[in-house]
Amino acid sequence: MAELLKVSLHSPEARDFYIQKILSSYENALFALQLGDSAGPPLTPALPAPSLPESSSISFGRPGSGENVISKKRKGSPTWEDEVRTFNDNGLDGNNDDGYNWRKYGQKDIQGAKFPRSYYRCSYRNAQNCFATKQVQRRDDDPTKFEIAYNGKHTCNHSASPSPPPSPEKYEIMPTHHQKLSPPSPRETLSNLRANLSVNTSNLDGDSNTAPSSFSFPSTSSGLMEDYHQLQFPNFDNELLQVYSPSFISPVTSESNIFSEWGSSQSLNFLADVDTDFEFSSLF
DNA sequence: CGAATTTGACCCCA
DNA sequence: TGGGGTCAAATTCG
Repeated sequence: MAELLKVSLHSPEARDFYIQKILSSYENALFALQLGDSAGPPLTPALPAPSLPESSSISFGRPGSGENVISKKRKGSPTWEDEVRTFNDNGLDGNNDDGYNWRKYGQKDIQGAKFPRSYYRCSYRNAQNCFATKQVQRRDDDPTKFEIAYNGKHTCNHSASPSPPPSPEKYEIMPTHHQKLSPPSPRETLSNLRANLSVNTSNLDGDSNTAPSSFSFPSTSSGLMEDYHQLQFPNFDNELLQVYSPSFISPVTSESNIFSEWGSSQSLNFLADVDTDFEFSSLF
């Protein structure tokens, strides 16, 4: 659709048509994500690491999650908590930091997964016999998200950044009145876009002419997402697409993490290694 | 130069 | 036997 949109920019009707198609496909994707989250076995709602910015429960294929086909468990290995969560990396929100210091001790390519799984243990494992570990893996279907599995409880008292848990409001459904927010002036927005927007296609796999498979959006510092977006595509001769679509930021996404970007984080190095995904940023 | 990460080897078990 | 988790030497980082 993006490709079609590209060749139809001259025609306002066709342009609007394809924009609507793109937006509706996003809505469908978001809806599917929500269905996926609510389906499946009930996972423990209690979250031991409350400072994580997000909390949709998704299975890792860990034993006990009961939803993944590939489920192998070593006999003597510790039991992974059922609670496995997806969370995005929100650069403005301070990244993947969950309040503990982790030290990476391994990385493995996992069969059937596009991205490797990273293994972390508590930095104070030796100093304080803290045997908490976690696994971090990028999702195949939404590379802007991570799935994190925690194992063991922290016995150390060196929790790194005692960042308070995020306010729930931040991740709630956007009230409709936000749709009434007046958009920024076109000139201002344009200059901001030129200054800040970036699209990295340098490491795209395969056909770089195909439409991007994923976008990431940073959230605003205020945590509010306005429904006014200006998207600049890299090969559109800098022609600016103004998309005003309340439905685009559908309330379906209580996971505002859909709109995220890679940020500085514990896993940034890992991310940089596998930075083959289309990256798209936008101001709000 | 110590700490953290990378990465291939190793181990265990289904 | 091979996948996944861990180890540890080599390398990089700060």
